Amino acid sequence: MIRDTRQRRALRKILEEADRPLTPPELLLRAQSMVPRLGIATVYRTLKEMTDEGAVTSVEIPGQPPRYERSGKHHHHHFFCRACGQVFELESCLPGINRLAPDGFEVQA
Amino acid sequence: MIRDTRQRRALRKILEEADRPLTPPELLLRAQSMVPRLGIATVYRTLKEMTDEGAVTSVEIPGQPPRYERSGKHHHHHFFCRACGQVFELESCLPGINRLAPDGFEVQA
DNA sequence: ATCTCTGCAAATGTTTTGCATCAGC
DNA sequence: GCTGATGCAAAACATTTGCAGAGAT
Repeated sequence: MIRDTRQRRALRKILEEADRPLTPPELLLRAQSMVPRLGIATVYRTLKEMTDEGAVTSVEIPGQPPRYERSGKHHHHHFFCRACGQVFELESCLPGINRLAPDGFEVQA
Repeated sequence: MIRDTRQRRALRKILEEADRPLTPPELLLRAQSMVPRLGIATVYRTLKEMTDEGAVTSVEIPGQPPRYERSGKHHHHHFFCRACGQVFELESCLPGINRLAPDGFEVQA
């Protein structure tokens, strides 16, 4: 039987409100403002649970640690900025792929 | 100045003859039949070198450790079998993607 | 002889696990 | 009160790095 705990509520809320996929340490940092004694192990355990039950999807980028976002968002793609090391969501789709990146960024093969 | 050593020759040969991308531990195992005292650190160092100079390409599959194959092979795709956990090369291309997998396998989304 | 490469062991970083305690139900 | 969930520390992995000695040129 799955229990509704403060730590799960916090993680769920953060994923709900995030505008980009987050790494486990990023999740931890944000969640600790709500649950100070939260540990990284709980983050990993909870992400695994949520992924298994389909509530969360992992975003895998070659050479990058896995990031997580809630499932069932509108259709979108991801964009990894090599300069700042973060992943962003993109609204536009494949056609014109060279012009997908926001102003000031350049698409690398 | 880059030196031609037994360990590099061994790794190059294995990558040359491999019919699928290999993980660093797989590379190590095979190379040790030629150079028994070979260590994993040398495998990682050499793979990094070869990747940097473009001789080797890494094949990244979500949730899987990176695998390596020599660059410049004919155009191909990869196929990850969840049952045996290995990656294989595919000759055929995108059209008819559902029928890409070898007999006895089923394509998962 | 020089200077790079290697093996080994230790360091790092990430994810998982064991276990006593805590807290939903 | 039961039992699942948590925090902490240790373990398990994967990859990197420091260093002294081995080997290529």
